[in-house]
Amino acid sequence: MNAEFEKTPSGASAMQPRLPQSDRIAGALTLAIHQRRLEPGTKLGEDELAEIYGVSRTIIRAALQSLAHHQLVEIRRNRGAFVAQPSTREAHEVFEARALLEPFMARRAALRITDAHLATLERHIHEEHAALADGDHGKALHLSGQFHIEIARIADHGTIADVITALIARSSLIIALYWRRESALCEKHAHHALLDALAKGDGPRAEELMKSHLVDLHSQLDLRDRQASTRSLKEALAP
Amino acid sequence: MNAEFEKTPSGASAMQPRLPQSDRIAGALTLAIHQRRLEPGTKLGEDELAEIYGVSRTIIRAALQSLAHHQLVEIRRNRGAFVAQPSTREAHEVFEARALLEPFMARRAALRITDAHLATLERHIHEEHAALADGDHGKALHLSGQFHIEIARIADHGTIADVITALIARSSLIIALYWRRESALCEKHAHHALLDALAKGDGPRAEELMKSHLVDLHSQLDLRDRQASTRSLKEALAP
DNA sequence: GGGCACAAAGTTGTATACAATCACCATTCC
DNA sequence: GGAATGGTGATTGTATACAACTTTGTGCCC
Repeated sequence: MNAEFEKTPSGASAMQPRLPQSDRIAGALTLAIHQRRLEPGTKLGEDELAEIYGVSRTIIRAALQSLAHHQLVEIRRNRGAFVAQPSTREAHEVFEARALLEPFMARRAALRITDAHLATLERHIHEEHAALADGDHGKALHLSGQFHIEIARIADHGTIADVITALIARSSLIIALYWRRESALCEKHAHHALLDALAKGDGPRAEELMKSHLVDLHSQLDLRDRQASTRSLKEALAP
Repeated sequence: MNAEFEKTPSGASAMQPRLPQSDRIAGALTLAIHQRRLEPGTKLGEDELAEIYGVSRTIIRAALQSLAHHQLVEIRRNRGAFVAQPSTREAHEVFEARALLEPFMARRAALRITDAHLATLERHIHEEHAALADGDHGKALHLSGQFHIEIARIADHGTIADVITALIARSSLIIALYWRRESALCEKHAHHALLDALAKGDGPRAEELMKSHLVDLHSQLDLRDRQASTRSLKEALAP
């Protein structure tokens, strides 16, 4: 994984040290996809994006390639880039992968966490609650992902953290697609409980909590089979 | 140096599915890095590569970005691309990540393997032995990685397979860097034993064998601390 | 002799122009 | 009338030109 967008270094928000524009645009597109302002299947034309962001196609292509690498967009040769439509199968796979990695990282994080880390996590939870209170589900979803990513960073294992970051980016799209509206507020308790275990340095408990949290998330998706390829047709032909 | 192959759309051999040239070049560079024909730290100038492969810098940039994504090269802004120098810490991390994922996949593979898959794996082992017999350690190393990747593919879990593929690409570089020459022939038995368990559909055994195989590999690396950043200096200044 | 400043060369970052490919649509033939 | 075919427009793939930055070499001043 290359330079990550959305990095939140402690402070230093004023100085913009000339980060590549392609990363900035990739971040903006990622956010738009997570918030479903760009729906799966949407064509992302290069000229169109170039005009929107006021850069040349060169930059846009780099950004799209980066998103394709994270599997948030699909690039078809000579056809262009489209917002990915994760299948139910992919959804299962992503959460299985997370279930293998994140509990391990939660345990590690519990052994290395500092007060500064704890404060950051609390801030994340707070912002997430605020977003939910505002009814901004897209933002809350994004922040929820950031919470998990932050734990991975605390675990101080860059390699797995990078993998998890990519998986969570896909997860956010998957959740936006397959979340069933009925159940909503489960995460509050899960994240709070996790934070508590981490604060106490209880590695095994953090590991167990993370595992069950992910199983919960996974099970609360509506992943009944409905062919992704025919879905657009069904919708289009609905009377 | 000019391009060796002219573009021949009407190929004499089987129709080549017109894979992007950047991918072809990325593959060639990957192989060269794995075989240590390109040593860690080597500067990969865009113009230089463009001339070598007979394409423009545009293609080269795409290929380098792809390699950077796999962390086989490091791109420093306005400086250029360099063959990655995995630290001992990264080496530990990569093998820890593999140890979390590959045993799971070996177990899955045992439940899904077909005769065709078995034949492919046997072929891989055979080629690996042949390469070792020829003394071509670089090729053997690459094929050894392919064996693991093949198991991941058999497990039929694309998401984790992709992660493992990337980890193995890094592993090959790491092994090329840190392998201690004394121990050499361990893999023969490990891969054979794995193949045996897979052939018998013994998932738990395959899982256990994969786990111990990775632990073996990890432990046989010479990962004593020697700062990567100062290593070249130390070597250069050695009396 | 050492250190700093400036200039020149070379490399990467970005924009743009041209070529190749694909999708759509009208026309034509069966 | 339906299907196949060729034209046309638009979009992507690739190459090249220009701009910005980094590095390096040289000369001047202390």
